[in-house]
This record gives sequence, structure tokens and C-alpha cells, in this order.
Amino acid sequence: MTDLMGDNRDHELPEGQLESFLPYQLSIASNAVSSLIAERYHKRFALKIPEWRVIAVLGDAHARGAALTQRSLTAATLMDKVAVNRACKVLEDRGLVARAPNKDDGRSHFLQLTGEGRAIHEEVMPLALATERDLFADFDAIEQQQFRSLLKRMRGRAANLAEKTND
Amino acid sequence: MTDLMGDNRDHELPEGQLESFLPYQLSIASNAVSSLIAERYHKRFALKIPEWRVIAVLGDAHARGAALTQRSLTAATLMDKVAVNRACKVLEDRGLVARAPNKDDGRSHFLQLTGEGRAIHEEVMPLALATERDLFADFDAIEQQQFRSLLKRMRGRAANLAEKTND
DNA sequence: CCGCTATCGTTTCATGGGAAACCATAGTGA
DNA sequence: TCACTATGGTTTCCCATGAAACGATAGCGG
Repeated sequence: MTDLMGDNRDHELPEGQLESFLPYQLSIASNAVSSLIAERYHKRFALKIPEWRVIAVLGDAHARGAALTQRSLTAATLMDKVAVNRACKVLEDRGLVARAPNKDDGRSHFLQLTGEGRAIHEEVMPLALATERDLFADFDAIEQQQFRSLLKRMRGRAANLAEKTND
Repeated sequence: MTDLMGDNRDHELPEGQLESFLPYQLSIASNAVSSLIAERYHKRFALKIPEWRVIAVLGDAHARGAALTQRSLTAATLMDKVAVNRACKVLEDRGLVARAPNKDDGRSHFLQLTGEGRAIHEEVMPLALATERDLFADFDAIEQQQFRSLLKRMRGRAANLAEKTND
């Protein structure tokens, strides 16, 4: 029973409950994926994930002819308003987004991609999609759809439980 | 009530690509779950997730009559060695973990739960499992298994891609 | 018009967590 | 035995992140 003291070769894989605990599995999977993404974007475009998200949303908005405030970016990306603000500032300094005055509300501006910003967007999205394809390489179509669906349900479930617990 | 005057095209829900981008879905799902867990543990036991993980692994080790070094905890939890060290220090200060000298290696110690630590472990694990059940409440057995399996494959895939990219 | 409150955006502050530096001990080869 | 390197653990430093405080403007009710 206490053989470990004598033979203290602590081999890996404790095979404990932690390994099979879902939030743990979810967390490490998410971390692994996020790290991969962050590394690729940083390496090729010097963009962090929050900045990339803003570009993705603004690019999409531009395609629909819309301009967004930071507020709507916050809603669209599910990021903190501070994170959005910082990302926008960085992108503005790099000349990838421009602010236009909002005549209806002096507190905010409308943000949109500049020409250069759109060029980056055009380059960045294929990399995103390629990475997604890489990740899904050994998933068939049904598994992909299931995975997305399960993630969405899990997220809704967690949010639901949180708001109940939260007093 | 904050319905911003019709002209304002502010409420467009992100019909965009971001919503359907897998790493995004994974990230927000993971965040939602982690937040829920963190809140519950913090509220009831004043434990943070790293500390909880260490307790889980040490409790499991104890059940097998094993004592672990920080090194093996690092391997078992996939956390940074600094994170492990900090968690251990906190748990030691709270009297939940004790260090025993490692006669074979003067640099490290064997860590194990104290009586009080085991008591916490006994309380904490049911909460973990209950939370997991809550999260899986509307998943049937097959979906649960699929979800775990898909997460594991995705994680392996990401790790694999990362090590290739990284030079 | 005048307060009062709510909201957008920005700045400031505190905290968490990782990278790298550091110390002590172990292992190795001459 | 004596260097030299490797490793477990600890400390230090830095950056990312979110909460709270803040300033400015908007909206609302007198």
C-alpha cells in the first residue's frame, strides 16, 4: 500500500477524477485551441485575439454596410467593454479602424475598418477558416455539427445555472 | 427601455462569422462553465480553481495511498509549476495540506491532505459532481460520452498542430 | 430650463497567471 | 573528488484582464 514511499518513482497520469471532470476537459481543450489561434495570429499579423475578434465583427458589419459603436461590439463579441476599448485603440493606432462621429449621441463614435483594415480582414479570415479546418480535420460533418450544438447547449446551461446561483 | 431610437442600427445581433467560429464557441462555453465553477467553489469553500484541482488530485492520490510532489502535481493538473506552488502554499497555510520530507530528493517534499484537507475533499467532490450533473442535465448518456470524446480529440489535434507550428 | 439618473467610453487600480531568473540539490563524467 | 549540467521548487517581474471610479453626454420628469 505504501509502496510509493519506497519506490517513489512518481509516474504520470494519476488517472484520477480530475481527468474525467468535464469542466477540466473543457478548460484544457479550450486553452489548447486558444493558444494555437493566439500563436498563429500573433505570428503573422501581430494581432491578439480581442483585436482579431473586433476585426472579424467590423468586417462582417462592413459587408452589410453597417457601422458599429463600441457598445455593439461589446455585445457582439461578448468581451468586456474595457477589452473592446483597448482593442479598438490599438487598431486605431495601427490605422486599421477609423472613428466617425455619431451625430445622434455625442458619447460614442461609429467604428469601421479602413482600407488597410479591410485588407487585413481579407487576409485574416482565410487563416481563421484554415485553422478551423485543421482543427476539424478528423471530424466528419455530423460530428462537427454535434460539437457546435453541444457547446452551445452547454454554454446556455452554464449561463442559466449561474444566474440562478448568483444573488 | 433603453431602446435606442429606431434610426440607430445598433441591435443587429452578430449574424457574423464570429458566432460560428469554433474557437470562439469553445472559448465562451469554457468561460461560462469555468465562471460557474469558480463562483460556486469560491462561495462555499473560498477555494480557487487551481487550489481545488490540487485537492482533487491529492484526494485521489490519498485514496490510492500515494503522496505526490509538486512536480507530479504539475503533470497531473496540467497547470504551470508556479500555479501549483502557489496553490500548495495557500493550502498549506490553511492547514489542508502537509509536507513530508522526501528522503530521496532533498529538493522536493511529498504533499498530502491533512485530516481537515480530506474533510474538505469529501465535501468538495460532491459539489463538483453535482455541478457536472447540472451541466449535463439535458444531455443523454451518449451525448455526454460524445462530448467528452470530441473535446479530447480536439485538444489532441490542437496540441499536435501547435507543436508543428512552433519553431 | 433644471436637476436627477442612466449610459457610453475612458482611466485607474487590483488581481491572476505565466516567463524568466534564481537557489538548492541531484546526477554525471572526467 | 571535482566541476559541470540538469532539475525541483521559489521568487521576481511583467502583462493581460476585469472591477470600480470617473467624466461626459443623453434622457426623463418636473
